[in-house]
Amino acid sequence: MSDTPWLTADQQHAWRAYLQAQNRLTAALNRQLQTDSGLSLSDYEVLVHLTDAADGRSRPYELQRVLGWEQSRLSHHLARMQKRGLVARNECHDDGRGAYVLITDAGRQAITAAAPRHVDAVRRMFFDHLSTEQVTAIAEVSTKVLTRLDPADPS
Amino acid sequence: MSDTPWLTADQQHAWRAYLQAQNRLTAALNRQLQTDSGLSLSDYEVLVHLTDAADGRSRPYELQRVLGWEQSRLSHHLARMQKRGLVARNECHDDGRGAYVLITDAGRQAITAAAPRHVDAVRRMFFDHLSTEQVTAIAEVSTKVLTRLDPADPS
DNA sequence: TCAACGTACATGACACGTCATTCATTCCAC
DNA sequence: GTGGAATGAATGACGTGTCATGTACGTTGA
Repeated sequence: MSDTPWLTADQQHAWRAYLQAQNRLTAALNRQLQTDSGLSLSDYEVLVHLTDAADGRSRPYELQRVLGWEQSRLSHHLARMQKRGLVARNECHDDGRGAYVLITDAGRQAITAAAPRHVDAVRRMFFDHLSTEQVTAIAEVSTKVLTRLDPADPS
Repeated sequence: MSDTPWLTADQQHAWRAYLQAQNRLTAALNRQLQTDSGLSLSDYEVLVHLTDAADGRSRPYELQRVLGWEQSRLSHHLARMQKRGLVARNECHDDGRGAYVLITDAGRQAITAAAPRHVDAVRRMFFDHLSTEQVTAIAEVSTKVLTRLDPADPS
Protein backbone atom coordinates (compact mmCIF):
# COMPACT_ATOMS: atom_id res chain seq x y z
CA MET A 1 0.00 0.00 0.00
CA SER A 2 2.93 2.33 0.58
CA ASP A 3 4.02 2.35 -3.05
CA THR A 4 0.51 2.77 -4.36
CA PRO A 5 -0.60 6.01 -2.78
CA TRP A 6 -4.25 6.20 -1.89
CA LEU A 7 -6.38 8.99 -3.29
CA THR A 8 -6.24 12.44 -1.76
CA ALA A 9 -9.15 13.50 0.42
CA ASP A 10 -10.47 15.67 -2.41
CA GLN A 11 -10.25 12.83 -4.84
CA GLN A 12 -11.97 10.42 -2.49
CA HIS A 13 -14.77 12.86 -1.96
CA ALA A 14 -15.14 13.51 -5.68
CA TRP A 15 -15.06 9.82 -6.47
CA ARG A 16 -17.70 8.79 -3.97
CA ALA A 17 -19.95 11.68 -4.95
CA TYR A 18 -19.50 10.79 -8.61
CA LEU A 19 -20.42 7.15 -8.08
CA GLN A 20 -23.43 8.00 -5.96
CA ALA A 21 -24.71 10.70 -8.28
CA GLN A 22 -24.43 8.28 -11.15
CA ASN A 23 -26.44 5.64 -9.35
CA ARG A 24 -29.13 7.96 -8.16
CA LEU A 25 -29.48 9.92 -11.33
CA THR A 26 -29.89 6.95 -13.63
CA ALA A 27 -32.17 5.27 -11.11
CA ALA A 28 -34.36 8.36 -10.88
CA LEU A 29 -34.50 8.78 -14.65
CA ASN A 30 -35.32 5.13 -15.12
CA ARG A 31 -38.15 5.42 -12.64
CA GLN A 32 -39.50 8.52 -14.32
CA LEU A 33 -39.38 6.98 -17.77
CA GLN A 34 -40.80 3.68 -16.57
CA THR A 35 -43.78 5.08 -14.74
CA ASP A 36 -44.53 7.80 -17.28
CA SER A 37 -43.96 5.86 -20.48
CA GLY A 38 -43.14 2.22 -19.79
CA LEU A 39 -39.66 2.67 -21.22
CA SER A 40 -36.22 2.29 -19.66
CA LEU A 41 -33.37 4.70 -20.20
CA SER A 42 -31.76 2.06 -22.41
CA ASP A 43 -34.90 1.67 -24.48
CA TYR A 44 -34.95 5.42 -24.88
CA GLU A 45 -31.39 5.64 -26.13
CA VAL A 46 -31.95 2.91 -28.69
CA LEU A 47 -35.13 4.51 -29.95
CA VAL A 48 -33.50 7.93 -30.20
CA HIS A 49 -30.79 6.64 -32.46
CA LEU A 50 -33.19 4.64 -34.58
CA THR A 51 -35.35 7.74 -34.97
CA ASP A 52 -32.33 9.72 -36.07
CA ALA A 53 -31.24 7.07 -38.56
CA ALA A 54 -32.33 7.12 -42.19
CA ASP A 55 -35.44 4.93 -42.76
CA GLY A 56 -35.60 4.41 -39.00
CA ARG A 57 -33.27 1.47 -39.31
CA SER A 58 -29.69 0.70 -38.42
CA ARG A 59 -27.20 -2.12 -38.26
CA PRO A 60 -26.57 -3.48 -34.76
CA TYR A 61 -22.84 -2.82 -34.97
CA GLU A 62 -23.63 0.79 -35.82
CA LEU A 63 -25.93 1.11 -32.79
CA GLN A 64 -23.25 -0.51 -30.71
CA ARG A 65 -20.72 2.09 -31.82
CA VAL A 66 -23.00 5.04 -31.26
CA LEU A 67 -24.30 3.88 -27.89
CA GLY A 68 -20.96 2.60 -26.67
CA TRP A 69 -22.52 -0.65 -25.45
CA GLU A 70 -21.11 -4.13 -25.38
CA GLN A 71 -22.22 -6.34 -28.18
CA SER A 72 -24.08 -8.90 -26.12
CA ARG A 73 -25.85 -6.25 -24.11
CA LEU A 74 -27.19 -4.73 -27.29
CA SER A 75 -28.20 -8.10 -28.66
CA HIS A 76 -30.09 -9.04 -25.50
CA HIS A 77 -31.68 -5.64 -25.26
CA LEU A 78 -32.86 -5.68 -28.85
CA ALA A 79 -34.33 -9.13 -28.30
CA ARG A 80 -36.32 -7.82 -25.36
CA MET A 81 -37.43 -4.71 -27.24
CA GLN A 82 -38.48 -6.87 -30.16
CA LYS A 83 -40.56 -9.02 -27.86
CA ARG A 84 -42.31 -5.88 -26.68
CA GLY A 85 -42.90 -4.73 -30.24
CA LEU A 86 -40.73 -1.60 -30.08
CA VAL A 87 -38.30 -2.70 -32.79
CA ALA A 88 -38.15 -5.36 -35.49
CA ARG A 89 -35.30 -7.18 -37.16
CA ASN A 90 -34.82 -7.68 -40.90
CA GLU A 91 -32.13 -9.56 -42.66
CA CYS A 92 -29.44 -7.60 -44.41
CA HIS A 93 -28.88 -8.39 -48.07
CA ASP A 94 -25.59 -6.52 -48.28
CA ASP A 95 -24.03 -8.76 -45.66
CA GLY A 96 -25.30 -12.24 -44.98
CA ARG A 97 -24.02 -12.18 -41.40
CA GLY A 98 -25.68 -8.92 -40.57
CA ALA A 99 -29.13 -7.68 -39.75
CA TYR A 100 -31.15 -4.54 -39.70
CA VAL A 101 -32.92 -3.23 -36.66
CA LEU A 102 -35.86 -1.00 -37.39
CA ILE A 103 -38.16 1.01 -35.24
CA THR A 104 -41.82 0.00 -35.36
CA ASP A 105 -44.82 2.29 -35.29
CA ALA A 106 -45.30 1.36 -31.66
CA GLY A 107 -41.68 2.31 -31.05
CA ARG A 108 -42.15 5.70 -32.66
CA GLN A 109 -45.30 6.27 -30.69
CA ALA A 110 -43.58 5.30 -27.46
CA ILE A 111 -40.64 7.64 -27.84
CA THR A 112 -42.76 10.49 -29.11
CA ALA A 113 -44.91 10.17 -26.04
CA ALA A 114 -41.93 9.78 -23.72
CA ALA A 115 -39.65 12.51 -24.99
CA PRO A 116 -41.16 15.70 -23.54
CA ARG A 117 -41.39 14.42 -19.99
CA HIS A 118 -38.03 12.75 -20.16
CA VAL A 119 -36.24 15.81 -21.46
CA ASP A 120 -37.95 17.78 -18.79
CA ALA A 121 -36.71 15.36 -16.16
CA VAL A 122 -33.14 15.50 -17.43
CA ARG A 123 -33.21 19.26 -17.23
CA ARG A 124 -34.86 19.26 -13.82
CA MET A 125 -32.49 16.72 -12.32
CA PHE A 126 -29.31 17.85 -14.03
CA PHE A 127 -28.89 20.82 -16.31
CA ASP A 128 -31.08 23.30 -14.49
CA HIS A 129 -28.68 23.34 -11.56
CA LEU A 130 -25.44 23.60 -13.50
CA SER A 131 -23.58 26.58 -14.89
CA THR A 132 -22.41 26.50 -18.49
CA GLU A 133 -18.87 26.10 -17.19
CA GLN A 134 -19.93 23.04 -15.26
CA VAL A 135 -21.64 21.57 -18.29
CA THR A 136 -18.47 22.14 -20.27
CA ALA A 137 -16.42 20.50 -17.53
CA ILE A 138 -18.69 17.45 -17.51
CA ALA A 139 -18.38 17.11 -21.25
CA GLU A 140 -14.62 17.47 -21.17
CA VAL A 141 -14.11 15.01 -18.35
CA SER A 142 -16.47 12.48 -19.89
CA THR A 143 -14.84 12.76 -23.28
CA LYS A 144 -11.42 12.38 -21.73
CA VAL A 145 -12.49 9.26 -19.88
CA LEU A 146 -14.00 7.82 -23.04
CA THR A 147 -10.93 8.34 -25.16
CA ARG A 148 -8.72 6.88 -22.46
CA LEU A 149 -10.95 3.83 -22.19
CA ASP A 150 -11.31 3.38 -25.92
CA PRO A 151 -9.52 0.15 -26.84
CA ALA A 152 -8.58 1.78 -30.16
CA ASP A 153 -6.49 4.36 -28.30
CA PRO A 154 -4.28 2.53 -25.79
CA SER A 155 -1.74 5.33 -25.54
CA MET B 1 -42.70 19.40 -27.90
CA SER B 2 -42.81 23.13 -28.56
CA ASP B 3 -43.41 24.01 -24.94
CA THR B 4 -40.81 21.59 -23.64
CA PRO B 5 -37.62 22.78 -25.34
CA TRP B 6 -35.13 20.08 -26.23
CA LEU B 7 -31.61 20.30 -24.88
CA THR B 8 -29.10 22.57 -26.53
CA ALA B 9 -26.42 20.98 -28.69
CA ASP B 10 -23.88 21.46 -25.92
CA GLN B 11 -26.17 19.88 -23.39
CA GLN B 12 -26.92 16.93 -25.63
CA HIS B 13 -23.25 16.34 -26.20
CA ALA B 14 -22.46 16.60 -22.51
CA TRP B 15 -25.32 14.30 -21.61
CA ARG B 16 -24.44 11.54 -24.02
CA ALA B 17 -20.78 11.72 -23.11
CA TYR B 18 -21.68 11.59 -19.44
CA LEU B 19 -23.89 8.53 -19.83
CA GLN B 20 -21.33 6.70 -21.92
CA ALA B 21 -18.40 7.56 -19.70
CA GLN B 22 -20.38 6.31 -16.73
CA ASN B 23 -21.14 3.01 -18.42
CA ARG B 24 -17.65 2.41 -19.65
CA LEU B 25 -15.88 3.51 -16.54
CA THR B 26 -17.84 1.36 -14.14
CA ALA B 27 -17.70 -1.55 -16.57
CA ALA B 28 -13.93 -1.26 -16.87
CA LEU B 29 -13.47 -0.97 -13.13
CA ASN B 30 -15.73 -3.92 -12.52
CA ARG B 31 -13.75 -6.00 -14.96
CA GLN B 32 -10.46 -4.99 -13.38
CA LEU B 33 -11.67 -5.78 -9.88
CA GLN B 34 -13.31 -9.01 -10.94
CA THR B 35 -10.35 -10.46 -12.79
CA ASP B 36 -7.74 -9.22 -10.34
CA SER B 37 -9.53 -9.92 -7.09
CA GLY B 38 -12.87 -11.64 -7.67
CA LEU B 39 -14.75 -8.64 -6.29
CA SER B 40 -17.27 -6.31 -7.90
CA LEU B 41 -17.23 -2.56 -7.47
CA SER B 42 -20.25 -2.92 -5.20
CA ASP B 43 -18.51 -5.53 -3.08
CA TYR B 44 -15.59 -3.17 -2.81
CA GLU B 45 -17.69 -0.25 -1.63
CA VAL B 46 -19.39 -2.34 1.03
CA LEU B 47 -16.11 -3.72 2.29
CA VAL B 48 -14.52 -0.28 2.40
CA HIS B 49 -17.21 1.04 4.68
CA LEU B 50 -17.15 -2.03 6.88
CA THR B 51 -13.41 -1.68 7.21
CA ASP B 52 -13.79 1.96 8.19
CA ALA B 53 -16.47 1.17 10.75
CA ALA B 54 -15.69 0.45 14.39
CA ASP B 55 -15.37 -3.30 15.06
CA GLY B 56 -15.73 -3.88 11.32
CA ARG B 57 -19.47 -3.94 11.68
CA SER B 58 -22.35 -1.70 10.78
CA ARG B 59 -26.12 -1.58 10.69
CA PRO B 60 -27.63 -2.10 7.25
CA TYR B 61 -29.50 1.21 7.36
CA GLU B 62 -26.19 2.92 8.09
CA LEU B 63 -24.54 1.27 5.11
CA GLN B 64 -27.53 2.24 3.04
CA ARG B 65 -27.15 5.87 4.02
CA VAL B 66 -23.42 5.98 3.38
CA LEU B 67 -23.54 4.13 0.07
CA GLY B 68 -26.68 5.84 -1.16
CA TRP B 69 -28.21 2.53 -2.21
CA GLU B 70 -31.77 1.38 -2.19
CA GLN B 71 -32.72 -0.78 0.74
CA SER B 72 -33.54 -3.92 -1.21
CA ARG B 73 -30.41 -3.65 -3.30
CA LEU B 74 -28.33 -3.60 -0.17
CA SER B 75 -30.23 -6.49 1.33
CA HIS B 76 -29.82 -8.64 -1.76
CA HIS B 77 -26.20 -7.71 -2.12
CA LEU B 78 -25.41 -8.53 1.48
CA ALA B 79 -27.11 -11.88 1.04
CA ARG B 80 -24.87 -12.66 -1.91
CA MET B 81 -21.76 -11.46 -0.11
CA GLN B 82 -22.71 -13.55 2.88
CA LYS B 83 -23.06 -16.60 0.68
CA ARG B 84 -19.55 -15.99 -0.55
CA GLY B 85 -18.24 -15.60 2.97
CA LEU B 86 -17.23 -11.93 2.68
CA VAL B 87 -19.59 -10.69 5.38
CA ALA B 88 -21.70 -12.18 8.15
CA ARG B 89 -24.89 -11.08 9.85
CA ASN B 90 -25.55 -10.89 13.56
CA GLU B 91 -28.67 -9.94 15.38
CA CYS B 92 -28.84 -6.57 17.02
CA HIS B 93 -29.70 -6.48 20.72
CA ASP B 94 -30.27 -2.73 20.81
CA ASP B 95 -33.09 -2.99 18.29
CA GLY B 96 -35.03 -6.18 17.77
CA ARG B 97 -35.89 -5.27 14.19
CA GLY B 98 -32.32 -4.57 13.19
CA ALA B 99 -29.20 -6.51 12.39
CA TYR B 100 -25.46 -6.10 12.25
CA VAL B 101 -23.37 -6.75 9.20
CA LEU B 102 -19.78 -7.58 9.89
CA ILE B 103 -16.78 -8.15 7.72
CA THR B 104 -15.23 -11.59 7.93
CA ASP B 105 -11.54 -12.45 7.82
CA ALA B 106 -12.00 -13.52 4.24
CA GLY B 107 -13.60 -10.15 3.55
CA ARG B 108 -10.67 -8.29 5.07
CA GLN B 109 -8.23 -10.39 3.13
CA ALA B 110 -10.12 -9.79 -0.09
CA ILE B 111 -10.22 -6.03 0.17
CA THR B 112 -6.64 -5.78 1.39
CA ALA B 113 -5.54 -7.72 -1.64
CA ALA B 114 -7.79 -5.77 -3.99
CA ALA B 115 -7.14 -2.22 -2.83
CA PRO B 116 -3.74 -1.38 -4.35
CA ARG B 117 -4.62 -2.46 -7.87
CA HIS B 118 -8.06 -0.96 -7.68
CA VAL B 119 -6.86 2.42 -6.50
CA ASP B 120 -4.28 2.30 -9.22
CA ALA B 121 -6.98 1.61 -11.79
CA VAL B 122 -9.15 4.47 -10.56
CA ARG B 123 -6.25 6.83 -10.88
CA ARG B 124 -5.21 5.49 -14.27
CA MET B 125 -8.73 5.61 -15.72
CA PHE B 126 -9.90 8.80 -14.08
CA PHE B 127 -7.87 11.13 -11.91
CA ASP B 128 -4.58 11.01 -13.78
CA HIS B 129 -6.16 12.77 -16.73
CA LEU B 130 -8.03 15.47 -14.84
CA SER B 131 -6.94 18.85 -13.56
CA THR B 132 -7.68 19.81 -9.98
CA GLU B 133 -10.29 22.23 -11.32
CA GLN B 134 -11.97 19.39 -13.13
CA VAL B 135 -11.95 17.23 -10.03
CA THR B 136 -13.53 20.08 -8.13
CA ALA B 137 -16.14 20.50 -10.84
CA ILE B 138 -17.01 16.79 -10.74
CA ALA B 139 -17.41 16.93 -6.98
CA GLU B 140 -19.58 20.04 -7.15
CA VAL B 141 -21.81 18.76 -9.90
CA SER B 142 -22.21 15.36 -8.24
CA THR B 143 -22.99 16.90 -4.88
CA LYS B 144 -25.52 19.21 -6.48
CA VAL B 145 -27.22 16.33 -8.22
CA LEU B 146 -27.31 14.34 -4.99
CA THR B 147 -28.85 17.10 -2.93
CA ARG B 148 -31.44 17.76 -5.63
CA LEU B 149 -32.34 14.08 -5.78
CA ASP B 150 -32.41 13.62 -2.03
CA PRO B 151 -35.99 12.92 -1.02
CA ALA B 152 -35.31 14.80 2.21
CA ASP B 153 -34.75 18.01 0.24
CA PRO B 154 -37.63 18.43 -2.18
CA SER B 155 -37.12 22.16 -2.63
C1' DT C 1 -9.98 -23.14 -54.11
C1' DC C 2 -9.77 -23.74 -49.76
C1' DA C 3 -7.91 -23.16 -45.20
C1' DA C 4 -7.36 -19.79 -41.81
C1' DC C 5 -8.75 -15.90 -39.81
C1' DG C 6 -11.82 -12.05 -38.85
C1' DT C 7 -16.51 -10.08 -38.45
C1' DA C 8 -21.65 -9.77 -37.26
C1' DC C 9 -24.68 -11.43 -34.34
C1' DA C 10 -27.21 -14.71 -31.03
C1' DT C 11 -27.63 -17.35 -26.78
C1' DG C 12 -27.38 -19.75 -22.09
C1' DA C 13 -25.93 -19.13 -17.55
C1' DC C 14 -25.46 -16.31 -13.95
C1' DA C 15 -24.83 -11.97 -11.18
C1' DC C 16 -27.18 -7.64 -10.33
C1' DG C 17 -30.97 -4.00 -9.27
C1' DT C 18 -35.88 -2.71 -8.67
C1' DC C 19 -40.51 -3.20 -7.31
C1' DA C 20 -43.96 -4.89 -4.51
C1' DT C 21 -44.86 -7.18 -0.59
C1' DT C 22 -44.21 -9.07 3.92
C1' DC C 23 -42.85 -9.32 8.70
C1' DA C 24 -41.37 -8.04 13.17
C1' DT C 25 -40.45 -4.46 16.18
C1' DT C 26 -40.60 0.21 17.96
C1' DC C 27 -42.72 4.67 18.54
C1' DC C 28 -46.37 7.66 19.63
C1' DA C 29 -50.99 9.82 20.25
C1' DC C 30 -54.80 9.17 22.71
C1' DG D 1 -51.89 0.66 27.89
C1' DT D 2 -53.23 0.08 23.29
C1' DG D 3 -54.05 0.60 18.50
C1' DG D 4 -52.04 2.62 14.52
C1' DA D 5 -48.23 4.49 12.11
C1' DA D 6 -43.42 4.30 11.23
C1' DT D 7 -39.00 1.81 10.93
C1' DG D 8 -35.46 -1.96 9.88
C1' DA D 9 -34.93 -5.55 7.15
C1' DA D 10 -35.82 -9.86 4.06
C1' DT D 11 -37.69 -11.98 -0.06
C1' DG D 12 -39.88 -13.49 -4.69
C1' DA D 13 -40.49 -12.11 -9.27
C1' DC D 14 -38.73 -10.03 -12.99
C1' DG D 15 -36.00 -7.06 -16.17
C1' DT D 16 -31.07 -6.09 -17.05
C1' DG D 17 -25.83 -6.67 -18.07
C1' DT D 18 -21.69 -9.64 -18.60
C1' DC D 19 -19.02 -13.54 -19.81
C1' DA D 20 -18.14 -17.39 -22.45
C1' DT D 21 -19.34 -19.59 -26.28
C1' DG D 22 -21.49 -20.76 -30.63
C1' DT D 23 -22.66 -19.99 -35.51
C1' DA D 24 -22.81 -18.24 -39.89
C1' DC D 25 -20.79 -15.53 -43.24
C1' DG D 26 -16.95 -12.81 -45.34
C1' DT D 27 -12.03 -12.06 -46.57
C1' DT D 28 -7.48 -13.07 -47.63
C1' DG D 29 -3.54 -15.36 -49.32
C1' DA D 30 -0.89 -19.26 -50.88
